[in-house]
Amino acid sequence: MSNAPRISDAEWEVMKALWDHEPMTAVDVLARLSHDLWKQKTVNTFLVRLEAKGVVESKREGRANVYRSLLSESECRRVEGIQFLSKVFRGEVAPMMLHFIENEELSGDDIDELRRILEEKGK
Amino acid sequence: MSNAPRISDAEWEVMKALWDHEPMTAVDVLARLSHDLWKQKTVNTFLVRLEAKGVVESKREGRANVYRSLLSESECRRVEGIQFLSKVFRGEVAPMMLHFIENEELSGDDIDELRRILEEKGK
DNA sequence: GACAGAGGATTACATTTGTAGTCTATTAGG
DNA sequence: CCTAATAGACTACAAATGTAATCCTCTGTC
Repeated sequence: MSNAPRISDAEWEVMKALWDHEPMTAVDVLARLSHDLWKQKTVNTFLVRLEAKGVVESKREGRANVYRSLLSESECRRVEGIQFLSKVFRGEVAPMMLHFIENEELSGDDIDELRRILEEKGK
Repeated sequence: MSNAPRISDAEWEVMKALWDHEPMTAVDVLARLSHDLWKQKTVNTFLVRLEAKGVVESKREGRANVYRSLLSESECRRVEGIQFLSKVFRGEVAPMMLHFIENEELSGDDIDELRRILEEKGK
């Protein structure tokens, strides 16, 4: 595994829909996206591009192409996370974590869970 | 304050250099970037674009333009962080935090500090 | 005062991204 | 069997991005 393909913002939306219910046809993917924001042809274009990038593959089934992902959501999250960390926080994890703790809403339960996990890690 | 301009990957590199030593000329900005990866003219282009986007402003001083940021690094981090969170983690903060705790290197000190902060928050 | 060099302004150009439309072939229905 | 709808393939096209080169205008030097 060498080259992580670039997945654009709009492509991520399509991928999230696909990851939720693989495998799916292009029509099914649209069904899981906002009809106000997406047209069928647009979804189709992105699926074709994602296949060209090696992020998904398609298999002909009857008269429709059925798509499935080749990269998992967590794999893509890992890649995207590393890029974000390096671009926005100069690769410094702790400041980034602090930033999110300070700026985003965490429920009491969230906080408890994170503390537990950190405690484990800290051992 | 309404519209947060989009700052591209390469533009972020320029901005990080600028934030570190404001105000600066284009030549100074290049001096703080890798000469292997950046040409003067390229840096210049990005500064012009960043000014058009309202991220920086320039003042003529002698024969050079001196640039300074109009948006702080933390403001930009906030915007970028929200976008990343929504795009990659569907807006769910806790799973994102867990992801980074699991996938990135945190020193013992980092862990201790995060635990302290979370404890404060949890009160 | 003419010329060379420095820096900014303007222009260039391929690729990626967002957002579809059109063309074509296949398929279900009458 | 012929026809209309449909799904995929191919084409379109503007804006953003990465990466500069060229042109133009001062300004200091001989």
